[in-house]
Amino acid sequence: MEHNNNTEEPKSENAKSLNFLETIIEDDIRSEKHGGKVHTRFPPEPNGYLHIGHAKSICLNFGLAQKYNGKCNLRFDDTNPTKEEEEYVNSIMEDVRWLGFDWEDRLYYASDYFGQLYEWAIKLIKEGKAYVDDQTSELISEQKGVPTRPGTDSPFRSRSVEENLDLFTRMKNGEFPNGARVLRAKVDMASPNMHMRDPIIYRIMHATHHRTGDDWCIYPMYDFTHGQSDYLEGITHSICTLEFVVHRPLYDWFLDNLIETEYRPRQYEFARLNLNFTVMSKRKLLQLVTEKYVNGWDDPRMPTVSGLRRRGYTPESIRNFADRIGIAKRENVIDVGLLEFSVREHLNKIAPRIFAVLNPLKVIITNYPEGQVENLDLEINPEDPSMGSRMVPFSREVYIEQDDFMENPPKKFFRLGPGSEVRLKGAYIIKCDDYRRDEKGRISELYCTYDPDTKSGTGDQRKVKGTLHWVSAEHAVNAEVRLYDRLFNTEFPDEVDDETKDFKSNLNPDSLKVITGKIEPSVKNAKVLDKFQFQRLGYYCVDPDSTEEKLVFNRTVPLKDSWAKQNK
RNA sequence: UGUCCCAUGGUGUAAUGGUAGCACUACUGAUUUUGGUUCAGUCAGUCUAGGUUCGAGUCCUGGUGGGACAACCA
Repeated sequence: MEHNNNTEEPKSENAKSLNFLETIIEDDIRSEKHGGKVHTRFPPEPNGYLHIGHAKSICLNFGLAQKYNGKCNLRFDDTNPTKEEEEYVNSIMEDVRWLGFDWEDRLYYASDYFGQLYEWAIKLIKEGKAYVDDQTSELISEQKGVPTRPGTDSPFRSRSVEENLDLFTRMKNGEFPNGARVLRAKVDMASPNMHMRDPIIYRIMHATHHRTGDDWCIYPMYDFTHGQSDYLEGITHSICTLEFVVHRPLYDWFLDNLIETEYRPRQYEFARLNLNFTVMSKRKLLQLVTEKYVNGWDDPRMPTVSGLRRRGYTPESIRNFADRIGIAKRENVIDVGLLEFSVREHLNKIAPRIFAVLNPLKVIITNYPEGQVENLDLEINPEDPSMGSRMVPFSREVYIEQDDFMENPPKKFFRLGPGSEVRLKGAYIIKCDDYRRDEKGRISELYCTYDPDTKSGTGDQRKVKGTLHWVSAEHAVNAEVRLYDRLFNTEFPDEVDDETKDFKSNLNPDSLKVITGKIEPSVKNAKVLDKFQFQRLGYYCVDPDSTEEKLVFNRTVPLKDSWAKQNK
């Protein structure tokens, strides 16, 4: 060892800093807590579609398991049959898989534990730690008091064990209507923590459960379910969001009062994701769907996983995004620009380039032989030559973007103007000789000449400052193109929420524009969700609404455009 | 007039008592047959007042500010 006098760890390239959960986990592994094992879980309630905030949690829980050679369960927290549906169960599983995670054979439901939970409730009753309360929810709530004042005891708090057992059994047997009675844990009505003031642990709900059917008419509450479920599954680190911090003492209380073994799952909390220019609460997303402000949960404007998928996001881009935003305990609002950066970054590497003209302006190349067609061999992706090339037909009449011609161009305009030259990407340099207007006075046709000596790929050539994408008019494929913009005009829609206005008052009326574009013919074989870069425009993907006759594209995100920016 | 959580550039996140770093954004410049990409660079930060310490973003105390908790929701 003498020869090595440098004992300091060099800051190695891959020594990424840890977030606070990784620090805790590494300490636990080092101290052999839980036998050095890591077992997490992702526990959605199947009452809606997953959104990007859930994706953060999924990446966290499954990611931690991967990183530390552990396991991660998928568990449906399905203790409220009135809100839950199988449709949601299925969409959640699809989304988790699509994001690239695998729960293997560890698919669980809290409803799997209804029997055990019931036994545990009986145990609490027998030990004098739970009682049946006959009061209305209003009365119970009143007696709970307020956070700054202690609560008062329910008159039923001191019922005998026998009576409690009898009543709880009859609750279970369906002898009472909804709301008639509840089972409460006897904890501490004076606790400064509201959740410890004799929390309700079972309520009567004559409702059909999506999995247990009509087997039960009493259902356990979240607090009485979650920790025990974690325990039953051998979870070591039960990670949830910050609003559950105040629940943690209760989580521990149930385990301490029900479990004899030394092993305990531990709850840790992190800050949920907030994104600007959108809303994230299930309630509000549901409202957008049911009131038809969007076309379903998977509308490409929605921050749902299914919406992002349909918008053209890749699982990898979402995982990278989750990585980049980090994990901490302070409230945060992430700029959607970071999400957009993440998807551009990935699509730049993988998306085939094609030409698409969305606002066509016809260009007639007067010195190009009529009827002649050249099939140009163009690269599919300059970032990845292994993707090969495609054939793009060039002919006498092509379309370019209306934005790419100006009658009176400003100084730094690199595109086409009267008398100026530009390269048609992958083809020739053309010069604009003349132009025509339609009856409304708008420019409708350009007359240009091409320079036959400037064919792309034929050696040294003079340079022109502008390069335009184009599509041969006779070969162009018409497609519907849906241009999406942010759903809300305001950065924090949640903050506009009073009696007169709510978050919907800031919906962006222009969040969807539908146009018809001219696209190069190589696109004909595109399949649903195939992704492309429309060169110089942005990333687009094929929408599931596409048919044999008509392709439909969604704009995922435009390309960065420093020209548009400086002209704003 | 409670309990708990939190406070680092515009945004997000590191620094685990020892040089405040990274990413996004913004802005320069170079390259470019995408005004894209890539590359190089610039601007910009420890809420406040005390205390402990040779040394504090980090530990302690008090303020200030933000957030959570009063569902038979999760």
